[in-house]
Amino acid sequence: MMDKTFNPQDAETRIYEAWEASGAFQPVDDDNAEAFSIVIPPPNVTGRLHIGHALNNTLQDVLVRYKRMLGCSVLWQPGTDHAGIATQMVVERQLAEEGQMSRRDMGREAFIERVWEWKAESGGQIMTQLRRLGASCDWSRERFTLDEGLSKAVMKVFVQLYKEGLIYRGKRLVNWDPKFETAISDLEVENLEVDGFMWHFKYPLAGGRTYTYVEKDEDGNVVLEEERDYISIATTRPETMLGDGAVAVHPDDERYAPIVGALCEIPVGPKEQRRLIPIITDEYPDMNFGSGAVKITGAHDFNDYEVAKRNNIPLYRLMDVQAAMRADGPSYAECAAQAQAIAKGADLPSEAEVDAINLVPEDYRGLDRFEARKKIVAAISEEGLAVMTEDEQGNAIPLVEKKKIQQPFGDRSGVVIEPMLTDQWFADAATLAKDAIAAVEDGRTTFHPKTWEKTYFEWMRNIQPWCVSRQLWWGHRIPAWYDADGNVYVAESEDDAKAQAGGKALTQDEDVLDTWFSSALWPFSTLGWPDDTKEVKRFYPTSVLITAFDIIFFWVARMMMQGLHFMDEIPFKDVYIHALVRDEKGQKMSKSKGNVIDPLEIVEEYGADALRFTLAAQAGQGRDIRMSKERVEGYRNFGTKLWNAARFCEMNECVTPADFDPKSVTRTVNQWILSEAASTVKAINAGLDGYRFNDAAAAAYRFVWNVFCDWHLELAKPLLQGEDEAAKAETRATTAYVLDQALKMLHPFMPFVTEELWSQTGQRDTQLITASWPVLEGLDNAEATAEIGWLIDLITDIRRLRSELGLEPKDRYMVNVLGHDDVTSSWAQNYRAIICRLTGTHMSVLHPAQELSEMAEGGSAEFPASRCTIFIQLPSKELFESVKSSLQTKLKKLDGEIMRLEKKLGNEKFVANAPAEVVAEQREKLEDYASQKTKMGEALERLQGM
RNA sequence: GGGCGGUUAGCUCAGUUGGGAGAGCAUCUCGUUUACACCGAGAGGGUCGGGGGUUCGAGCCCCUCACCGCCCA
Repeated sequence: MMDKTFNPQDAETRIYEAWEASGAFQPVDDDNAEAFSIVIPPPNVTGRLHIGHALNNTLQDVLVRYKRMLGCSVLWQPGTDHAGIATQMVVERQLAEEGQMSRRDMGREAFIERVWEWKAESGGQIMTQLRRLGASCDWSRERFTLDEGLSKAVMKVFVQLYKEGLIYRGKRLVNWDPKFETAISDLEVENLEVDGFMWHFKYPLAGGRTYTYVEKDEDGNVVLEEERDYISIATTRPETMLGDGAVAVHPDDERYAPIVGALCEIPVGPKEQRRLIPIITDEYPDMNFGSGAVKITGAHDFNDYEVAKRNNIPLYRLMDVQAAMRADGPSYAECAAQAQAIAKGADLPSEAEVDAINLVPEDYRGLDRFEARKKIVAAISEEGLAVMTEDEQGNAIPLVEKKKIQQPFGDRSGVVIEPMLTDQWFADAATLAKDAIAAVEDGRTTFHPKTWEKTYFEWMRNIQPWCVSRQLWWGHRIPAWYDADGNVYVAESEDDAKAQAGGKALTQDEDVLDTWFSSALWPFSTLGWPDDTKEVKRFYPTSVLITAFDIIFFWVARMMMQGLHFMDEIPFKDVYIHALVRDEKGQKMSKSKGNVIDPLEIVEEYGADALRFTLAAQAGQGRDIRMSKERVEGYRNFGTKLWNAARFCEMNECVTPADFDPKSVTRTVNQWILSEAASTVKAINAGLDGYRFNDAAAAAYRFVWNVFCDWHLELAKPLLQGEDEAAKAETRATTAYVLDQALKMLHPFMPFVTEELWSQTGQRDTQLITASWPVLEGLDNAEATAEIGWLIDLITDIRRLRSELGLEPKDRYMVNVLGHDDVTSSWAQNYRAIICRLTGTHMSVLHPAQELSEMAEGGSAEFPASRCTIFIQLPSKELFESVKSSLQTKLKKLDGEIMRLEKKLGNEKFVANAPAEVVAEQREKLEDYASQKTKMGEALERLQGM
């Protein structure tokens, strides 16, 4: 005898190992089988399984198992990426904790060796954790972005793009992370609104020049007119004033028109060397914001950078790699003089020469940027060059607005990102994006839900050059070498580079590539490219990429660009974008909020199947999923329900004979459940084919619980326990057969419990994981569906009446059913026993000839139902009153419906315009209601007479 | 500021060419009849955010307002 419940803790590991050992996770080697492939969006090698991974991988596994059972040759390609910053951070932290030398002290080679040791020991734990979920990846093909083969792909791609002019090196403004001392991508920057200040400073005009400053309101009335010898500038970052190259005003701004072209003085630094900068016009300043005039610091602000480029304004870098104020180079006096010459019209020197100019005065050199800010604000205020306002007491104070400001933070370091002018390698993303955009436009790749294509297009059409270099050690070192003169040689190997350089001594570029550079190649590099492998031929393009929307830019976009460029074909046909998992209150889960639900804890407590089913059932195509334990518990219960259904089958010796043909079944109940199973398979197929995981899960759930368990098993009991051996045999066979189909249908969602039941409920040729997906053709049976549907309605009606009338459950009451026609009369007759059993009543079947009034006189109340009338013998006279009120309530409801339908059908326009079948449907309904009303009325009348 | 999405039962959410408002959980009542109390039977509960429009007919299409969320500046 089977246990009462499934014990996931005991079974899951055993089952998983059996699957893996059997080779079920590997694609079948059959050229006739359709290929189906998914590459896992590679998690960080430092990653731990969180609930988002659980959802992502559950959905992949559902599809993979479904396709495998359909007979496809399925490859689910697993692996991890090397996560440059994250991994380096983990290992550096570990070194610090162990009190060992720092990364820099131990040197590049030793450090990298150390990272590999870390990886061998504790990297890629998420791959083990995925096994707990039941993920059926082909582990024999696990890849890592720094593997030899994948690295070869990276080198090839870099060199080729360089040769094509799609990768270049240059000095550009990039997001600089001062903690990790590397450039990071736009996508790794999180813009947060924080409390900040807006300071207002006076930039005095050169030579004591003055002008009339006039401010007007919207109607053109003058509200302020005064002589000024300065221009007022608002800034949230005073420390960058040192690097100002100009002040810009809008060309339409009349307030400043008189001084455009003039020079003004930056009010910081030693008095003797105050720098003068020009007042220029540019479309960028917003006339209605602040004073309307903005300082231009091209080397430390992205907007300013653009303005500076347009207007040939020099870019003065003020900070070092740790975002401290520069302490290098010649004296401030010397540098300021150089800058002054440029402002006064000297030719703009080369980039490198400008970069060598350090405009940080000695007083501020080496200070942290925020320290420098404080000192600079204090100095300006002291000098009287702050714009003043009055406090509540009327005292003059510097104008400092408290303001919410957008500040960029590194998503890993958490420190404020500094726009920084540095030498970096860039990929020409705009060019690469063209094909990637076209491929989605013409439908070679389709997003599901389609609406995400808008997001994809939006980003791709405004894409910026992709900074691919990182100032890290852990990663693919950029295959570029320099000779003593700074000439660059890009080649796949040092030998090639040397050959190019004519044997000159070379040093390799210190930087590594962005991790995403290698991830972008994942859909083909994992298959063996650039080698011409059979996997590339068979499994590229992959079938679908499953990921969350926040990753569209990271993976989808980049894989599309590289896939199209190097394979000349899309990397995946479909992109399914799933929701984000939030907590039960809809909050994003985060460690700091303490609302993180650990999927492994859920697995521990409820089993992997429950977690998987919960995620799949909630994977509607919305934006997020709210996760709660109650929900998981509910689906755990569902697994138990299935378990007990199987246990019931076992107890009743249900097995499917080898020669069982479901089409030959003759008993209506059996025909009916086969028909229901067939329509359920259709619904699940439709759901999974359309990435409607929740629809598929709901169909399976409803079938197993509300159809098979609630009705089929109950209706089958008399047959299974009865004397009719032929009926018993057929029912046993059918029930076992249907249970098998249910196990198959549920297997993609709940692989463990279904596999366990599969092995416990019969002699099997194969594991369930490799069994064939149900094909239930020719089993639809409308007659059986109508008949059992009628029976179910009747039983439900009688149960409701018993409950409404408050009849004692332990007492058995006499119930009679009068069929309104020969068909229902015989149904009532045939199902007499089961109706009694499921309603807890005694029952006889009336013949139409019998007088209704006789029944009434016999103490029975009458209730019209579907195609029949139910009589219930009441134990007391008082109950007739509640029968009356029950009938009256129903009559009222009916009247309402009838009125609504009559009005509708009385509307000529409706009859004229609506499709004929809709009109006919409404007519039928009206007739049905009307006849019900008549019967109710008659029943009531008879009751009144008593 | 630009873009996207949401607002349906107490809660979480489905609702795919416009034609009977649904599920799970929660609540209430009843019940231990040998598959299952991680269960069974029954019930209550919604002006589908507000307003306007198109239509014979709108949760669904259009306009508008409000509120909430996300992404990008």
